[in-house]
Formats: sequence, C-alpha cells, structure tokens
Amino acid sequence: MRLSQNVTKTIKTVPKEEQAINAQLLIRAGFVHKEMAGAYSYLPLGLAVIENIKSILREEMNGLGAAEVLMSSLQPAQVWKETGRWDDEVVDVWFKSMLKNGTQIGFGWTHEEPFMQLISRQVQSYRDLPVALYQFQTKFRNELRAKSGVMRGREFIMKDLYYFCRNQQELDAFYAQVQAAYLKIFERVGLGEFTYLTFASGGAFTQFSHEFQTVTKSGEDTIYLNRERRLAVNQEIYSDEVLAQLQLDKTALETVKAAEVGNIFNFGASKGEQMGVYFSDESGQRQPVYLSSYGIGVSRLMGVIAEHYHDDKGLVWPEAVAPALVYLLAIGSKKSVQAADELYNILTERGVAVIYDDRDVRPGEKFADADLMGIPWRVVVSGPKSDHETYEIKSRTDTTLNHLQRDNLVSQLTGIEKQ
RNA sequence: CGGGGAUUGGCGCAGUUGGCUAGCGCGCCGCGUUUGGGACGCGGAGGUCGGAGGUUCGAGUCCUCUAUCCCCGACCA
Repeated sequence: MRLSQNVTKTIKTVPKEEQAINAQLLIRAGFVHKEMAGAYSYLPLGLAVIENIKSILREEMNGLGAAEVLMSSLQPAQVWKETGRWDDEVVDVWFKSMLKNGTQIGFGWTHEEPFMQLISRQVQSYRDLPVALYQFQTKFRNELRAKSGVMRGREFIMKDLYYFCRNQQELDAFYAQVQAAYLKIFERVGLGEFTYLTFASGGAFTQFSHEFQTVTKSGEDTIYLNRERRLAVNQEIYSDEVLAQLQLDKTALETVKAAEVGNIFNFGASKGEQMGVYFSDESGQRQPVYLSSYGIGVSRLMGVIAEHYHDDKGLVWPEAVAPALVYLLAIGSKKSVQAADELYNILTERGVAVIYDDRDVRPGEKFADADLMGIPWRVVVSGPKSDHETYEIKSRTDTTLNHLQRDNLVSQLTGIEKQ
C-alpha cells in the first residue's frame, strides 16, 4: 500500500475520551475509528490485522475438521424461546427489534440456538455426526457499560465454533482438541506466553467452563494463576473447595488481571433436549444431539495484542498479525525514490505486504509513523542506489541498522512472509 | 444501573466575579526556505461554544431539562 493513497492519517494527540491504551494507539495510528461507545469501525490497517488474525484462526479451525459458514445476524425469537434465553431476565445483553408486521427479532449475541436449529434439519442419523461448524460473525451485546477500547464493545467480531456430536465422550475428545488448538492460536498471534487456560463458572450444565485468559493490566477479570502448571482459576469460582478439587495449592497462586480472549462451553445434551434436536443411534433409538461451543473474540484479540505489544513510540505488532511486514521509505534524491519504487514492486510481486511511505513529508515524520504503526521491519533507501549497493533494514524491536544488498533483502523478507 | 468527571473549528486545550470582532497549539490550504527522528518563515481557511428552554440590556460563562462520552463500581448466562 502506498501511504500517499491511504485515507487514514496518524495523529499526535489522542482523543481525551479514550483512556484505554489499545484504543489510544489504534486510533492514533489510524487503525480504527470509534463510531460510538462500544462500536468501532476498522480502517485499512486495522482490517488487515483483523484479517491476519482470521487467517490464523481459519487454518486452525480447518485443522480441526470444521467447516466455515456464516449465519445471519438477525435471529428469530422462536428458537431462543425454546431454551428460555429470549427472556431479558435470563440474557440481559439482547438487542431486540421487530419486523414491520410486529414479529420480534434479536441481533445475534451468540449462535448456539440458531446453529442447533440449522443442524436439526441436516442431522437425522448417527452417521451424520459429528459435525463442526464455525464462523466469523459480528456479535451484538447490549452491555451496560462499554469500556476498554476495542476490548469490550457492544458490537464486535467473534470466531465461534460449534461441535455437534453423539455423546459426552465424543464431546470431551473434541473439547481437548480445541483446547490444544486454542493454545496454538494464542501462541501464533504472539500471546502464548501470557495466556493461560482458566477454570470459570460452567453455567447450568457443567461445573466448570474453560476460558483462555491473557495476563494484562487492562484486563477485566481477576484470575488466580499457577504459572508452573499454566493453569488459572477465575475469581468468580475461587474457593477452597474448588482449589482442592483442581489440586491447586493456594500458596502457589498469583493474583493477576487478565483479559478473556477465548472460552469454551460444554452444553452436553441440554440444548438438544430443550430444542428437540435428536438423531437415531445405531440401534434406532432417539438420542439428543450434544453441543459444545468455542469462542474467540477476534477484535478483542487485536486490542489485547495492542495492549501487550507497544512502547513509548507506538504499536509493535508481532509479524504474524502485523498489517504489513515492511515499512518502506526513501530519503533524498530522485534516484533513491526510483530504487524504492523498484523495491516496492519487487516485494509486492513476491507477496510481501509493504507499506510504502511515498508521501512528500520529511523523514522524521515517516520514521515516527513507521514506529507508531508498529510495522515489524523498516527499510530505508537513501542516497543514489543501484542493485549492488545496500539497503538499510531495521527491526521495530531493535535499534540496530543493518545493510543488505537488494537480493538478500528481498529473500530475507520473502522468507519471513512465508513463515 | 449507582457514583464521579467531561462536552468550545478535524484533534488537544484556554476562556476570571456574565461584557466588546471566542483565543492558543497541532492539523489543513498557499508561497518560499528546508529534508536521517514528527522543520521554519510569511500569508490564509475553518468554530456560535453538545441540544432545547429560561434569567438578563447582554450568556461559552447563571438556572432547568436533555443527549453523548470517559472513569470507578455493579453486571458479564
């Protein structure tokens, strides 16, 4: 992308109303735009991050054998009434509206019920199960208080995976697979080291649910963490009994703030029974479909990464999610601009995502923006250049300037991109 | 939903006990000088003070209502 053609602009000052670091930096660097409390628009750079996170999620979901779908955001009240979750007393985050003819509809805040409804038509026999479906969806939740920038919105992007199967054993096996996949995902986006499997309240169906909590000062949850075992207990279920049950030693626990980046729900046979979604087993008996669901907040993940990876100059994206791998700029003569143009074309042709700062501004401004946007590698072309001379490359996380010949530079960057 | 704070050009802010054409910085436009860490000079454009009502000779400033935003708490199946 040529910056001269980019609509967004970086700003030096933060809107005072934004206190959350993720919102401050994402707004200053031009990644997102706040429409209202709890609702953010994603601009080209922010969307690039979102899409990178989605690509990683997609690979891991496909690896689990799940198929991608896209459910509607508008949801009929009926399916939710079957499980009692239409009631505002039961679920207090509903956005509801109605059709012209008075029919009540809701804006999806999760999709268990609609998915079960869908599955009831596709699944009749034990031969049709198990099935795993996932989607990337904009969820709507009418939170009493939106806060923490993109980390807690009323509208946000979520990856949700649903697994439909025949019995608890099947469910448990998949549940374990997803746990492993989730840990891998957080590893890949750069949060692995700080993210812990956490026991939380299980709701009506099981004693515990599992959350994935990333330790961060700006987190909304308090967890009790055992670093060695890489396990944590959410404050909401913290008690001596629970600790005993999980064989956790109270004295080995650390109290930290954390952000919930993923969660897993085991619904067992409950939804199938409530909604009348059954299949015929090997002996022809009617059995309820078992359900489990697995969420990861994509936009929240972007916020948590921003909270974790920044310094006094701005964002510092891990390569896997950065909106571009390279920030390219030329200084000085027309020759260096020509050389930068060429390099831009070469890298782009090889599939390396480059932000080419071709604006007519002074170098200092370009350096500042490169840092603010947090692009992993900065390449500077200065002075008269030809193929045999060198190009300066610097990592966002380092102050060392290295000089490489063009071929070496290109192959190094191409190599990183392919990882 | 309870408590606290806020709302003045695109952004950040100032504006005294009500008083004259509402200021400043950043950004923006033009010209010139600049060009390795957000340059400088000169000249410009841009706000009716969140909204409605009221008090007053006169309201950004006082009163009432209202909207929105932020923070703390509660809530988060």
